[in-house]
Formats: sequence, C-alpha cells, structure tokens
Amino acid sequence: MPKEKSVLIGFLKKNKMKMTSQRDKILDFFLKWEKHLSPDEMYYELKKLYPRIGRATVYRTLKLLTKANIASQVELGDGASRFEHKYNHPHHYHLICSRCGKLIEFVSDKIDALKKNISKKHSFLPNNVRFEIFGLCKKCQKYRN
Amino acid sequence: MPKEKSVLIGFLKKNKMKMTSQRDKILDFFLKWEKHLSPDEMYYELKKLYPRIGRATVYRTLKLLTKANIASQVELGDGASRFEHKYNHPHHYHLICSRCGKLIEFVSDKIDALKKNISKKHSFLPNNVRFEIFGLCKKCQKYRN
DNA sequence: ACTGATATTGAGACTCAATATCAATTACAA
DNA sequence: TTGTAATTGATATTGAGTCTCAATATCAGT
Repeated sequence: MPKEKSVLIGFLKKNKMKMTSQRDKILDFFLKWEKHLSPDEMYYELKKLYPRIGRATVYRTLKLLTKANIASQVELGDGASRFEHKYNHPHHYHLICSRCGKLIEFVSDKIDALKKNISKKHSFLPNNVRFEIFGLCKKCQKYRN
Repeated sequence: MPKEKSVLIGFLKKNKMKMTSQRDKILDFFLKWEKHLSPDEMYYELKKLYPRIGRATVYRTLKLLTKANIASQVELGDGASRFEHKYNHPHHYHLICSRCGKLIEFVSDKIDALKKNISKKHSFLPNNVRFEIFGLCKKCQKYRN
C-alpha cells in the first residue's frame, strides 16, 4: 500500500469521512500518472477504466487530495488547473514553455527568503507563493514561433 | 488628451487599424478606473453608460490595449483575468489577500535577477515572470478566517 | 467631401472548466 | 445486521471567454 493511501485514510478518519472505491481508484490513477493532468483530462482517462465514474467525483476527490497534502494544484496559464504530487516531493517552482508546454521544475530557497522579506515589509502574513517563468525551452528556441 | 490615447492612436496607425468611438470609450473608462477590473465587470459598467456596446468588443479592446502596452493582464487567482494600467507604471508584483482581496504592489529587482539566473541554468529563454504572494493583509490577520 | 476597400462591431451561439442539485447508493460504527 | 450520515453521479447551471457573420464605421486616396 503506498504511503499516500495511508495518509488519505488517516485524513478521512480524522474528518469523519469515508473511504470509497472511487477515492481509491482516483488516488491510484493520480499516483501512477507521472505528469500534470487537468481534472477533466483525468476524468476522461478514468472514464475509460471505470465508465460509471462521475466528473464531480473526480473534481471533489482532487480537492480532497489537496487538503490531505497528497496533491497540489498548479496554474499553468492555460485555462485549466492541474494537479501534481505533493507528498514527499520538495516544494518547487516551474519554468513553462509557452510553445510546447514543457515544464521544468526547480527549487530555490531565495524565493522563500524573498517571500518572507517582502511580506514582513508590508505586514503581510504570507501563505503560499506563485512563481512561474514563462518563455521558450531549449528545443523551442530553434523555431521562429 | 491623455498620453495613452496618443499611444493607442500611434499603435493603431502602425498596424493599419482604425480608431473607433468604442475604443475611445473603453480606453477612457479603463484610465478613469483606479483598480483592477475583470473584462466582464468592465463590460457591465460600460453597458450602463453605452447600452449598445458588445461584450466581445470589450474583450477585444482590452487585448488591444495590452498589445499597445497601455494595459497589462494579471491573474489574481480567482477565475477571472484582470487588467491594470501599464503605461508609465513601473513593473511590479502583488501581495494578494485571500480574505478581502486587497492588493499590495511591490517592486523587486531581485526577482528579475532570479529570473535570469534560473533561466540560464536551464537553457531557458525567459519571457515574463509571475510572482504573487497569497496570504492575509494586516487587517485580515485579526480575524480567525 | 466622396467613395470604396477594409477594419470593426455586436447579438447571440458556443466552448470549456468547474460547481450545484438531489435522489439513489454506499460505508461503517455500534 | 442495521441505521444513518457521507458519498456518488446524472444532469443542469454557472461563468469566463471566444467565434461567427451580417451590418456598420473608418479613413486613405482622390
């Protein structure tokens, strides 16, 4: 059993919520999938495997996983939100290629320092930071557009 | 005549586009309005003044103003995009209060340095950066939620 | 000032992501 | 095993934003 599943079960217990086969399947799928899927994409993939699954359940479960610290939501600048693994993954930021959509992850303690400094200066209590660099990845720089 | 209007007229000429009464009105409204409005909010406000104006025209004109460097688009994390003045405004970033929506602007050359360093390290050709800190402003820290 | 080529407008249909509703179903503590 | 509270999922709805296309307005060249 993956650790994330224990985490989920613990979280559910703590909140008087129930483990269901749908939640199990969605978590499973989420963990197997390497890259960032939007909820709708996940819904269509899951629908292939389990035709009776509902869109709302997928959305709800992804929110749930986010609350349980198993997933985290990222905005990549296209219309949809996306989810990535969070449990045991270091907090990171993204370089986003505007041409091919490629994501490069990086970590930076400078960003965290910046967050603290700037917030302090403005009596602001920071929660989370968004830092994304949009541009062209190595491959896409070769093309005009 | 505000400078932004000359800028717009120049931009239109350069691109064989035409000045219209709608564009004039939308620019006017945009300049008068202090804070960040979403296109739809602008549309409804403008509709009060000029009932025959179309939603698509507002959206199109805001894009146009962005291309002409008069406006710039920001994402505040709610569903809608928002536009702020850009002409003669220094490039800045935002602290965003999750509770009341308050915006605090700040400038930071460190962010630009970071952008360059990190991009170089990953052979990435950067275009623009998004940096936002979400949290609670001074007032909202007093409340539980 | 007129005119014609061309850019623009706007009503409404449409797309797409996401949320709300609510009757039927399921999980699980006792 | 059972009662009840949480959950599901089909469907409707919302909301932001785009597309279409016939009608209209602008403006460069005369």
